[in-house]
Amino acid sequence: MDAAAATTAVDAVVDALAADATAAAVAEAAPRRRARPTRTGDHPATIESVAALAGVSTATVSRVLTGTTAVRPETRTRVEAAVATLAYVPSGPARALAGSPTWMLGLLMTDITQPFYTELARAVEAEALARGYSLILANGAGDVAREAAYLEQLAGRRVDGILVASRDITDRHLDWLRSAPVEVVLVTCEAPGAPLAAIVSASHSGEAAAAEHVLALGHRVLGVISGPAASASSQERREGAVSAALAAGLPASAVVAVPSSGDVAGGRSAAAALLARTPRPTAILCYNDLVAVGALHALADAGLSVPGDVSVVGFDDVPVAAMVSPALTTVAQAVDDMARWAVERLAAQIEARRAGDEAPAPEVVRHACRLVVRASTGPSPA
Amino acid sequence: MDAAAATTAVDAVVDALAADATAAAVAEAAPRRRARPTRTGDHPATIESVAALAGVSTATVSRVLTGTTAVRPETRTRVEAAVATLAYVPSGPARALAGSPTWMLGLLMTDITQPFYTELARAVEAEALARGYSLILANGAGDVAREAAYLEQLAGRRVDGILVASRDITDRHLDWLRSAPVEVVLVTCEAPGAPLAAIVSASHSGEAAAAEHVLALGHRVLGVISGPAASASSQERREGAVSAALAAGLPASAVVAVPSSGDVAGGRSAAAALLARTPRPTAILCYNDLVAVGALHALADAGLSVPGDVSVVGFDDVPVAAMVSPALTTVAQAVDDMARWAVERLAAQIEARRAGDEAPAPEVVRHACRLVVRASTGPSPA
DNA sequence: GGGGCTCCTGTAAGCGCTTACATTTGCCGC
DNA sequence: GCGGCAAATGTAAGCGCTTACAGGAGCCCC
Repeated sequence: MDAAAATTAVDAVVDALAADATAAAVAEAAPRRRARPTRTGDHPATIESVAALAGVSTATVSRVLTGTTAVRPETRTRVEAAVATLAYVPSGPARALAGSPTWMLGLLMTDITQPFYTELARAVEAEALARGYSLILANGAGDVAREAAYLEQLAGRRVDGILVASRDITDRHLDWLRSAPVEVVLVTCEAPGAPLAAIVSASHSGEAAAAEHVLALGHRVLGVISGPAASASSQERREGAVSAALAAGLPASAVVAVPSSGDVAGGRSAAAALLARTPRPTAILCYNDLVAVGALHALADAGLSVPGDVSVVGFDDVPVAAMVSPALTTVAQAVDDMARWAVERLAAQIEARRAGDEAPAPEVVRHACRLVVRASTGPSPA
Repeated sequence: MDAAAATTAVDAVVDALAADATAAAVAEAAPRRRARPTRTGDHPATIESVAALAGVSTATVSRVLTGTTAVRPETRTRVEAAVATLAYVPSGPARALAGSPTWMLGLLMTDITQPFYTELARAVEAEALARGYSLILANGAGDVAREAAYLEQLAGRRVDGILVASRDITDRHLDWLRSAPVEVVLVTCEAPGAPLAAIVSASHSGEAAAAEHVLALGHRVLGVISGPAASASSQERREGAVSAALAAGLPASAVVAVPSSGDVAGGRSAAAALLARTPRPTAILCYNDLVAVGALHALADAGLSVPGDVSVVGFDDVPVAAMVSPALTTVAQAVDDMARWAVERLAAQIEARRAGDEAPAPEVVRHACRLVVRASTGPSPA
C-alpha cells in the first residue's frame, strides 16, 4: 500500500506541475482527516502530508525546507510542488520544540505611550523583520509588576532574545533573566550591576550641546526641566547642561533645574514653576519633546513669545517636535541606529549561543546625539 | 533508585518549605544535565525535573499547572514548591504542540508610523495582555508583499488569531487566511467579499458631525482634504460632509475636495491648493490629524489665522491634536473601545473554535465617532 | 464485608518537527 | 569486477508538553 500510495501521490504532483493543480486533485491526493466539517481551515497540512504527496520521507521534506543538506534537484522540485499544492506552512511550535530557534524577539518597554518608545518599537520591529525575527510587544505601562510578568511570559514562549528598554528594570529581574535561556540586550538603559550589552544615548554630551547652543545665543540663565526622579538619563542630562555652563564661565547656579512627570502636563506646570523663579530663565532645556510642548503651552499661557522672550529645547526629536509651532529645537537620539545595533547585537549573541561559542563580551555603547536646530530657540532678549 | 530519589526530592521540597530553599538544596535535588558549563541559563527546568523534585508524575504537574483536574492540596503544595525552587516556566512551544492554544495574537497594520495605528497598537496590546495573549506586531509599512509575508509568518507561528488593520488587504489574502487555522477580525477596515467580523468607525456620520459643526458656525464653503485615493473611509468621509451640506440647504458644490497623501507634508500642499480655489473655503475638514497639522502649517505660511480666517478640523484625535496650537477640533475615533471589541470578539471566536462550536456569525460593527471641539474652529469670518 | 462509587494519580501515546545514524545507490579506480 | 567512498534518502529517536485511559485507595450503603 505504501508504494501504491506514493505512486498516486507522485502522479498528483506531476499533474500539478503539468496542468496546474485543481482543487479536485488536491482533495484526492491529500485525504486529510476532518473532525469538524462545518468549518474550513482546521486541518493545516503537516510535514507528513507533504512527504506523502511528494513520495518522500519527512526527513527529506525537512531538508528541502531548511536547506541543511543537499537534495537531488528533481526531489526538491517534487517537494516544493507538494508544499505549494497543500499550502503547507511549517509549524513554528513543532520546529521550536525540535530544537530550532523560535525566531521571536521580545521588546520590553517602560511605556509605549511615550513617543520615543513608540519610535523605538517601530525601528526595532523593522530591524527584527529584516533579520527574520518576529517581535512581541511587551509594554510595561509604567508598572514594574507587569514588566516582571511579561518577562516570565516571554521566557515561557522561549523567545530567542529580549530587548529591554525599561527605565525601571531592577537588578533582580536582570539576574532572573540571566538564568533564563534567553539573550538580552539593553536599549536606552543601563544595568551597572549586570554584565549585559547595552546601547544608550550620550545624553550628557547631547544636553551639553543643547546648552552650548543657547549659551552661544547669549542666554545666561538656563532652566532645566528634568524627568522622573529616578531616571539616570535625567540626571546625566542636567549634568551635561551644568558642565556646559561651567565651561562657558558661568556659575553652576546659572542652571536652574526642576523635576517633572515627563509628559505634556508635567512640562507645562514645571515650566510655569520655572518662570516664577528670579532671575527668570530665558532658555529652557526639557527632558523630552513632550515636556517641551508643555513648556510651549505654559509660555503661551504667560503671554511670552518663543523664541522672542524664551527659548525652548526638547529632547528625542520625535515627530511631534517638528509639528508644533514654533518647531522645536531638540536633541535627536538616533533611534534607528540604536535599534539596528541592538538587534544586530542580540542576533549575534543568539547565534553564538546556538553555535556553543562564548558570548561576545558585554559592552556598553554610548551613541552620539545630534542637535537639531529649529525655530524654538533664538537670541537672548537681554 | 527511583524511590530513593523521590524521597530525597521530597525532602528537599520540605526543606524549601520549612527553611527557604538554599541554592545547595536545589543543585542537589535537581541534577540537570549541563552541556556547556561555561554559560548559565542553558538548562531550563522541564516538567520532568519538576515532577522528579516533587515526587509525582509529569501528568500531575501538568494538572497543577493547568488546573484542569482536582489535585490533592498536599500534592499541589509540593508541586508548587518544586516549581518555585526550580524557577520552572513551562515551554510555550511544547504546550502549543501538545494542543494548547498558543495565546498569541498578530496585529497586522498598514503603517505603524501613522499615529492612529500607533494608538491602535497600544490599545490592542493592552486588551490582549488583559486576556492573557501576547501580541506580535506586524507592520506592513505600506508594502502589500510584506503584509502577505507577515501573514504567512503568523500562520506558521500558529497564532490563535489575527487582527487585520490594513487598508490594503486584498481579498486574495483574506481567502488564504480563511483556509488557515486562525481566527480573523478586521479593525478599521472592511472586506465586502469575505464573511468576517469587523469593527469600523462610523466615518460618514463623524464627518457629517464635523461639517455640521462648521456649518453652524456660519461657514458656507467647506474644503475637504481626502486621504490616499483607494481608501474607502476617505470616500465615506467626503460623502458625510456633502450630505451635511445638502441637509443645510447648500449645493454639493459647497464642498470642495482635494486628495492628499495623508501625512503632514501632504496636508500642507493640499491645503495650499485649497486656498488657491475661488471661492476660498473658510473651513477645512482633514482626512486625519496629521493632515490637519499640515493644513495649519500651510495657513501659517499664507499668513492666515486659525480660526480667525479659516477653521480646521482633524480626524482621529490622536495625541498630537491636543498639542499643536491652536489645538485641533477633531473627530475622535474610539480606538480603545474598538480595540476592546475586536480583541473580545477574536477571543470569542478562538474559544468557539476550540470548543468545536459554530463560529459566531460575522458582523460588521460601525462604532460612533465623537466630535471634539477645540480651538481650531470658530465663526466664519464672512 | 463486598460492590460500586468518587477522587487522585500514574502510564503512555501522541503533537509536528529536526537530526544522528543507517541504508541504498551509483561510480571510481585498480 | 569488486571494494570503497560519496551522495541522497530513509528510519527513528527525541524535544516538553497534554490528556485519554487505566488503576489504586478510600468510602458509603446495603
